[in-house]
Amino acid sequence: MGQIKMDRRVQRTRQLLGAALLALIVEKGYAAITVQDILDRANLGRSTFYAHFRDKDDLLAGEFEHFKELFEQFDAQPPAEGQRRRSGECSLSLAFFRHAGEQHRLYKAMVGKSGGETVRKLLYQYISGLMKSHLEQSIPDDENMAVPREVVVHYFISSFLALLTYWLDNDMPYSPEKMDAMFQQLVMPGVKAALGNQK
Amino acid sequence: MGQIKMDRRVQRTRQLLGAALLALIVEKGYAAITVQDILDRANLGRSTFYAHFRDKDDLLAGEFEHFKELFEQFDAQPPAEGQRRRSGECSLSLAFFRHAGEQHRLYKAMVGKSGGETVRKLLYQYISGLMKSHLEQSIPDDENMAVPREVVVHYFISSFLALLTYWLDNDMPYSPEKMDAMFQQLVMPGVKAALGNQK
Amino acid sequence: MGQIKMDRRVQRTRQLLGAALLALIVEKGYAAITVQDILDRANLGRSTFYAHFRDKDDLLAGEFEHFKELFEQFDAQPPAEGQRRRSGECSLSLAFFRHAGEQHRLYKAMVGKSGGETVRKLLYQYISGLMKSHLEQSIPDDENMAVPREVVVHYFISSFLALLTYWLDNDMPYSPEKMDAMFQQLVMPGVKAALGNQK
Amino acid sequence: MGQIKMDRRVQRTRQLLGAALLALIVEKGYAAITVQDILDRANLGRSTFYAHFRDKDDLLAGEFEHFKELFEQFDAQPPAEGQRRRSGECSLSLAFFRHAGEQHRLYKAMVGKSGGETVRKLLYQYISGLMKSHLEQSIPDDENMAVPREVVVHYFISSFLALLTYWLDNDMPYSPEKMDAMFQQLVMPGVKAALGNQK
DNA sequence: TCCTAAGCGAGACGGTACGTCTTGTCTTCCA
DNA sequence: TGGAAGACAAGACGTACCGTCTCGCTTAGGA
Repeated sequence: MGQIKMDRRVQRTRQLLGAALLALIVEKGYAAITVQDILDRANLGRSTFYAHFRDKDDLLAGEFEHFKELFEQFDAQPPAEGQRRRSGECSLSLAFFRHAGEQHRLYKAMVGKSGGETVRKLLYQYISGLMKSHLEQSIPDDENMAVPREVVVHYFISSFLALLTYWLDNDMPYSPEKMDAMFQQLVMPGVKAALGNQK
Repeated sequence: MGQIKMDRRVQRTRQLLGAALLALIVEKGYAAITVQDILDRANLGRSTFYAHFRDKDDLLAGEFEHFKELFEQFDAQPPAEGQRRRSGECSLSLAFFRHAGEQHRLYKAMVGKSGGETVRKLLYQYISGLMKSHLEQSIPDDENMAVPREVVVHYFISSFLALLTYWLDNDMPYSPEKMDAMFQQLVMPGVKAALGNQK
Repeated sequence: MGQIKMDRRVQRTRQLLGAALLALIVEKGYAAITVQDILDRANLGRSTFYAHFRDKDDLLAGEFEHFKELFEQFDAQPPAEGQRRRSGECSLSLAFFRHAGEQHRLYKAMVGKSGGETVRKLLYQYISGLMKSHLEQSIPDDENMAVPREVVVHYFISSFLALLTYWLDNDMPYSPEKMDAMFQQLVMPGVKAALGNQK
Repeated sequence: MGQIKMDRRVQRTRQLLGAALLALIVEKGYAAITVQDILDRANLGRSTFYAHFRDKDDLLAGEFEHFKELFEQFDAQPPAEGQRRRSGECSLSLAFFRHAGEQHRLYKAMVGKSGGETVRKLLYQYISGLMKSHLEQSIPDDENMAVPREVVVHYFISSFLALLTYWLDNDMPYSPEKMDAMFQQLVMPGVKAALGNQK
């Protein structure tokens, strides 16, 4: 419930548009896509598009919601045998690497080079949101910290995205676990040092 | 010498175009700028623009060359009293933070939010180039390293840019030295750990 | 029927463009007209023009079709009392002079000085076409004729256009009937002589 | 005398430009030629062109003067054996056909299809001028004439140009004498009739 | 013979028009 | 009568020419 009841056609139209967008991102990258490209692919008329979405970015944001759902489903799954979930932010990054590995076509299209800034911003915000509650507990916003919490968070997410992007753009040469291990190894010492070293 | 002789007017025109671009980036962000905007600002004719640059991005790249020169001049200066240059990559990041502090209008325009992806890519490549020779000596490309050198380099540069961008987008709330210190504190422990821990 | 169904707006747009073109031809001559001029006059957007016509000449050709229809309607009308239609090519030239007299604004715009070569070529072809079937019957293509049929036809049409153009460019100082009489008087003796005098 | 003394280079430059224009007219038709084409062909700089001529049409007009001189020389020559010059306008048209036959490359380029309206207008005016004195004597401008003198003259010249153009555009399938004979046969009866038949 | 005014090559420049492209709105048609 | 189709306005794009101009170099012809 809570969902407004919606014409089946509307569902279908939105789905067609979304699918067309994703297919085209894979083919030629987000920036190069025009609304007309999407329309041609989805076999729809111009006004139809604007009846549902403000512009290309709005459609993308819609797809991103979709992507979030996928991720949440994935994150909720009990990890496969021998891949016991650890707790803490570690698991968040690992979950992302694993999800990216499973849905690599989607991720490459959206997070890789072809995805462009827009997606990266959305993803940044999403991860930011996911981390927020967790961090607010585990990192006290001590004004006397060597590195302000805000900076640490920005650094942490940016570093994660840097590694994720690198991995996808290079056709995932390592396992998700290996990537996560490298990420932890590179980032955590500094984060711990920063949080530990009071001014 | 080695420079092709060039009409004084050409110099003037290019300089006018560059100045107009930078001013406009500051005002409304790179993406929103029109070639005509630049022309109006620089008081030049349409064809003149295309006689010198292929498009807006080409002009930007030209300005970036200019920016490199500025940085190189800056980097060559003997550091002010009490700011003794340390050696190694440390000094590179500090030099950048300091230069960004001095030329913050330029940096905000080009590296900050308004600059867009294009500049960030150019800057990435530039730093990449600067680090290359240095790193090839100091980091052995040992296949048995816990984290491949390529990954470390990508991580290092991305982290630096993340902090630089954060600093500029938030109106430089700390001194360049403080920023560099935070950067070192966050990044170096991980890098050292990664290079040290053989597989 | 037989016509492709078409948005009323399309009709309107094409009509506006055509009207604007004709008005401008009258005002400043075909050559001096800019696509933008037409747009301003018709109050339409640039892309709209190119959605309908390849370029200025295409629009002109379109108007010419229109003109043909007008002429055909006119030619089909029973001649007014006391203006009995004679048969043969005589009537064709007279019909043109009369039509030009009635639609002199249109003719002046298209056939007169301001119309330029393009229209003259189209008109030549049109008349050529109209005469073809008629001539193929009445003039045997005798290889032994003093003047080859092809030459006679070219001469006939060119002379007619010369008189028509003269008449229009000088603000029609004579009646259509007088013009046609002069045309007949000048051209027919030679044509008859040429066709009669075998080599 | 009367001529301002002129640097030999000036002569050379003008001659180069004229030659380039004619060559290009033959190659691609007058309309398609750009000033730059002429410059490239003549190996001259842009400013040089505009130092001598206002525009392309001005250069053409210059060449046309040249052409007039050629024609006058030709016309003054005693006709070859067995081609006795007759008197009156007959000889004028024959002289043109012969000259066109001798200089057919030049004529095809300038008078034929590729020449365009500009040349045709110049030629019309030139012939008009040549005929003027002759006609003012031989045709009395009798207001009671069946066809006004002005109309006859326009008709006469237009017809001549029509045949000349036809001949050139069809690669001169007949001898100049044959063309002139056809022209006389077609035009003269009508002209005589028109001048004879009083209203 | 030298000097100087000019012709000239090179090409930058401001302008203007072109035909293409994309966007977001708005109107018409049809089911 | 509400959604699909697509015509439309707006306006930027990059290209092509035009005619003006500025700059030095070269060179012819009068001193």
